[in-house]
Amino acid sequence: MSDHRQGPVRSEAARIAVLEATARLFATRGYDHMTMEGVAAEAGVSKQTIYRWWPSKGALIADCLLERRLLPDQLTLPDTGDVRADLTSWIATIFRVLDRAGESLLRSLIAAAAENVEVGQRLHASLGMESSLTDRLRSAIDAGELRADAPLAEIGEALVGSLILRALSRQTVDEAGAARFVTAVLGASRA
Amino acid sequence: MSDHRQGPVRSEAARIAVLEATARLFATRGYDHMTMEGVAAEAGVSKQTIYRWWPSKGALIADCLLERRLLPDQLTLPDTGDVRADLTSWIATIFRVLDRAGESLLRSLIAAAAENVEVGQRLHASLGMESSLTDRLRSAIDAGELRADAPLAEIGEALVGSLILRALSRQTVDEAGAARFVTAVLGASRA
Amino acid sequence: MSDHRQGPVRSEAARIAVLEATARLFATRGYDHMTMEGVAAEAGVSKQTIYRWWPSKGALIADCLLERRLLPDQLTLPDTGDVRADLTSWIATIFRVLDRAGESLLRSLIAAAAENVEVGQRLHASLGMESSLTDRLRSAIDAGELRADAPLAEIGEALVGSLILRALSRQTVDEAGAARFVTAVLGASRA
Amino acid sequence: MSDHRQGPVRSEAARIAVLEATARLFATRGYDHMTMEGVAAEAGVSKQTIYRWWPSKGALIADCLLERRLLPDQLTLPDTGDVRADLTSWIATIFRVLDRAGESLLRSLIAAAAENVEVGQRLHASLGMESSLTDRLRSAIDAGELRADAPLAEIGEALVGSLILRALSRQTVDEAGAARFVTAVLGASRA
DNA sequence: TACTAACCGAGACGGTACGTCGCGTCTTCAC
DNA sequence: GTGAAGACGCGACGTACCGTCTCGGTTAGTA
Repeated sequence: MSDHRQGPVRSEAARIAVLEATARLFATRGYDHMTMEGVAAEAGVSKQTIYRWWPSKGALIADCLLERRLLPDQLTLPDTGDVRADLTSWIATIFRVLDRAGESLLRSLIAAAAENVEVGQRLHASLGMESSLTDRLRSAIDAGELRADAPLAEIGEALVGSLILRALSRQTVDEAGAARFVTAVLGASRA
Repeated sequence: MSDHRQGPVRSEAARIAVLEATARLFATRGYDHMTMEGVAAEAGVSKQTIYRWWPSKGALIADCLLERRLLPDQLTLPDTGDVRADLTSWIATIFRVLDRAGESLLRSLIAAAAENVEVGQRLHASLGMESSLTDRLRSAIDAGELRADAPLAEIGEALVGSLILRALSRQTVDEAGAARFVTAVLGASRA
Repeated sequence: MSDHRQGPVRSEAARIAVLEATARLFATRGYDHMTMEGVAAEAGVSKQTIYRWWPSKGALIADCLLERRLLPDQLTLPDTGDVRADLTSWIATIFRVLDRAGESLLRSLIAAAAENVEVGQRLHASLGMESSLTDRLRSAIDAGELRADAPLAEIGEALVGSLILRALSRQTVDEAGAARFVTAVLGASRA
Repeated sequence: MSDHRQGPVRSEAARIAVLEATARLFATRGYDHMTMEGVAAEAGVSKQTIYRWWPSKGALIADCLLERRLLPDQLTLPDTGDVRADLTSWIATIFRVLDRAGESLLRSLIAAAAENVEVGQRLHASLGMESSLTDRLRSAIDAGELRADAPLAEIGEALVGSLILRALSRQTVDEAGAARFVTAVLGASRA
């Protein structure tokens, strides 16, 4: 009748400790100076326990991303009724929060995404590409701010892509720069 | 009496061998499975010779980028008089050439850029952000295809950024997709 | 009222399975490539069941030795009435049976004995040092083959010791070699 | 003309440090609680440097044995003109020096020999089986203490074998015991 | 009949050590 | 003064077993 496994169950405490240690070390050291041994030590867990549940460093990051442990809550896209202002402040906030000078969290995420499929996809989702960003744009259409036939997906990718490109070439984006992006990309779609 | 250095000068043969080996291994193994020891062996050169002239793996890649050893010639932006067609085919070509299934050259470049300043900046330039792309857009203004006040830099970043975002999330871009990007981003600037 | 334990008793099936698995793995892999986890798996038993009843790998081996599961029956010392012939053929048989080229059972036993007290003592007994060998020598005295004051214990140790030394230095002992040992050691005690 | 390799030469300092650390740890911890990492740390050397020159723990021990770093000098077989006394005191000394109660150096050597060919052979040699012991016996023949046809090799193996057997079964050998061995084994060969 | 302790399998856990890889520095010899 | 060769100290990798532990299920005895 029952198909439950027998034996001890996965330790939730260990799982949490690992994810927290990962988030902490990722934020402080960056993707490629974060080591599995470091995570194990920081989490007070044996290396084997990590490898038992996560096949690689990338999977660990992806999991943190999935559980919203890497990106602060401030990064949620606001909805004040003014798309342009909302997108502008969102972009500026992302940069302010994630892209410190030397070791940038955003750049670390990009590095992780570049070498791990799962992270790539989770990052895509986490930046709102799969819901919140297009949702926001759609609500702008409903509000009559954008034309009904505006290419939402492309607009979203253009905005987030610009962001990532800037992070890669070590250029910051301030409020004014963000506004320029938004204007350039949204221009054609104004109602 | 003389202030000339004495002894042999830098071996051009070694320099070429290293850059070629780097390009070869970068293309086959990707950025982070490419090792300095591997390059030395492949180039038939000692490790010391590499470290004497390049401070890091990133610098090696950046140098290859500078000497146009990593990106094939096909990637130059065409100028047929039709901006939209030119940009579309350029984007599609980049994807066709750089983004093979498993080990993508584009993704490797992104990884390298993410962890090395120099590569980040060289990549930015190599993708045309510093001249050919904006040049092409400017010539489109001259030809009356785009409005005189079109935000060239932002348009360029949006296009290239979209590309990179797609590479990171493992989605391909075909001719049609490229066209959608171009339309979305250029829309506002049509003359 | 009662001081009987309650609950099920020790599973004889598990006990047998463990000892058989131990003997099998000890013979095939040798002492130090035999693992507790391997024994548990081979026996279809949980690790805990092993550790519940045996404190260590050594104890497991010692127990196998005690139950005569490691050494084949052929190794019993014959008694044909001719001590020299009996001892000679016994030694030769031990070597023929226990000391195959690469992974020698005899050498594995020595390794086990070297790092575990109990095994050391069980091995000592199993090789006849505590009864059958001295018994045989004593019966040779009774038969008038040896002098009444022959130092039985020393003779036994000399014979078995020679054997072990040969096993350690990877030299085989054939019938002729065995005969030489017996002659050398028994020589002084001929009646 | 020259067939010399070029490049740096093996560091003698590292070699010595490793052998000394090995001898030290072998003596204090015993064969199987001596770890490669421990040796590396104790020697102030990287693990890789050990593995570059020695394939295994056994090889390390064998090398120490070869360089006479494990067995103290006191163990050389004396030659006072009285074979029986010499052998007796030699055996007693070996036991006094090598076979402390808990962790016996002799037993560790046996364990090492049991699982490593090279150690087995080096140990055989180090205990004098290949020269000093048979030399001593031969000189006893010359001195007329033993019969000319005494089986030297067998006598040697019987003595050393008895020793090893005693070490394995955790029985000590004092002066009197040693004397009994010598008498038993040499008895037949008295001139 | 129900309770309850001791058994059993499975296997997760914190550890220690393994043997390997690549780093960036260094030393040696040849040109 | 370069360059090839490659040894060195170092740090991390991913794996193998250790011995302990926690599970759910099963099996005797009481009570």
